[in-house]
Amino acid sequence: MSDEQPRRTRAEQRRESEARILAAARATFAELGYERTTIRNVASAAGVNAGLVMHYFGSKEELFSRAAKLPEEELPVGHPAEALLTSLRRRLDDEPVASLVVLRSVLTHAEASGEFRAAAATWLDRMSEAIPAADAGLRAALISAIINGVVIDRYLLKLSSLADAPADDVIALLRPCFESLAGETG
Amino acid sequence: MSDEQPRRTRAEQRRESEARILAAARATFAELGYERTTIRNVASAAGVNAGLVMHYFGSKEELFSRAAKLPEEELPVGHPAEALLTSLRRRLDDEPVASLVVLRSVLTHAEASGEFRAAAATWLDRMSEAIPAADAGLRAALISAIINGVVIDRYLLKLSSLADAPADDVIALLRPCFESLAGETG
DNA sequence: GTGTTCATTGAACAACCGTAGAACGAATCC
DNA sequence: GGATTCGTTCTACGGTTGTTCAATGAACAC
Repeated sequence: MSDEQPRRTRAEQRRESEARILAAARATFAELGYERTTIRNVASAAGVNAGLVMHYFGSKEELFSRAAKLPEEELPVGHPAEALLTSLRRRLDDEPVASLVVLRSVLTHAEASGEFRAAAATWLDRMSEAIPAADAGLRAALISAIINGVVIDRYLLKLSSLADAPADDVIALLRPCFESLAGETG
Repeated sequence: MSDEQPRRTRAEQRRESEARILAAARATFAELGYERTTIRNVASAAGVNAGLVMHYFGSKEELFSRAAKLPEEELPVGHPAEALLTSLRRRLDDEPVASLVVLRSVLTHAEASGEFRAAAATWLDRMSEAIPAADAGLRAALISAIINGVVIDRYLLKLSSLADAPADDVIALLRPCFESLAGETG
C-alpha cells in the first residue's frame, strides 16, 4: 500500500490539477455549451475549488479558449472525394470531444463562432483548390455543411436514425454526394 | 392628423402588446439563442416593461415555447427528390425566423431540442415512406442533416461562401445529392 | 358619475454568476 | 532548522438573472 511514495511534488500537483480541470471543462462545455457551463460546475467536476480554475486560467473566456483548441486536422491527400470520406470517417469514428465543444457553443458564443470560422476557412481553402470547377468555393462550402449537419444530428442532437447507424453505412450513402460535389463525375 | 380616433380599446392594446412582445422574443431568441436572451432584453425591444412579459407569458420557458412554435410545414407531393428541393428552396428563400429560433437554441436548450426532435420525427416519417429503399430511414435522416447543415452555415454562422451564394446555385448543386439519397437513380 | 377591471409600471427579492483577494498548509529552498 | 514559495480553499463583492407584487391610471360597466 505504502510502497510507492506519493510523489506529490508541486510541479506534478499543478500539472495534474490543470489537466483535470481542462478535461472537466472540455466535457462540460461539450455537454452544456458555453453559457450553461459555470466555473463552479467545472471546478466541482474536476474536484477542485472554483478559485483554482480562475487562478490557473484567468477567466471563463480563457478557459474556453484552451478547452476549444482544435487539434490540427491533417487533410488526407488523394482524390478529393476519397480524401473527404476518410476525413468524415475519422470524425464519425472518434466522436471527437474537442470538436463537440466548439460545435455545441458555436451558435450562441461569439468566440466559438470565431474559432469555428477560422478553422473552417483554412479547411475550405485547401478543399477548394482540390476541386476542379469554377464554383469550387461553393462546392467546398456545401461539403463542409453536409459534414457539420451529419455530425450535429448524430452526436449533439442524437437523432436516432443517424445516431444508431454504423459509420460505414453513412459513408456509403454519402459517397455519391461527395463525388458529385467534388466534381469527379462531371 | 387627428382624424382617426386612437382606437385604444383595452382588448386591442392587449393584443398589440402581446404581439409586439412575441415578435421581439422571436427576433431576440433567433439572434442570441435561449440562454443569452433575457426577459428585460425582449421587453425593451418590444418597448414594454419586463414585468409585463412575465404577466402575459408566465415564464421565460413559456415565452420561448410560444416563440418557437414552428409553422406546420406542408410537404410538397411528387417525386421525393423534387419535393425536397422545393422544400429546401422555401427555407432558403424565406430565411424563416421561426425556424432560426429553434435552430439557434437547439444545441444548448433542452426544450428547443425536444421541439426540434418532434418536428424532425414527423418529417422523417413522412419522408421515409416516400423513399423506396430498405434503409429509407437513414437516407431521410441524411437528407435532413444536409438541409440543417446548409441552413445553419448559411443563416446562423453566415459562412461567406454559402451566405452569398444565390439559392438557385445551392439547389442546383444539391440536386444530385438528393436524387442519390432519395433513391431515384438506382 | 361612480365603482370596477385590467394593462402597465416600478421597485424589490433571492439566487446565481464571474471574479478578486485574503488566509492556510504543505512542498521547497538555503 | 527557519523562511519562503505556491497549490489550494474560503469568503465576499458587484452585477445580472428570472420572478413577484403592490401601485397607478386609463378603459370599462352600469
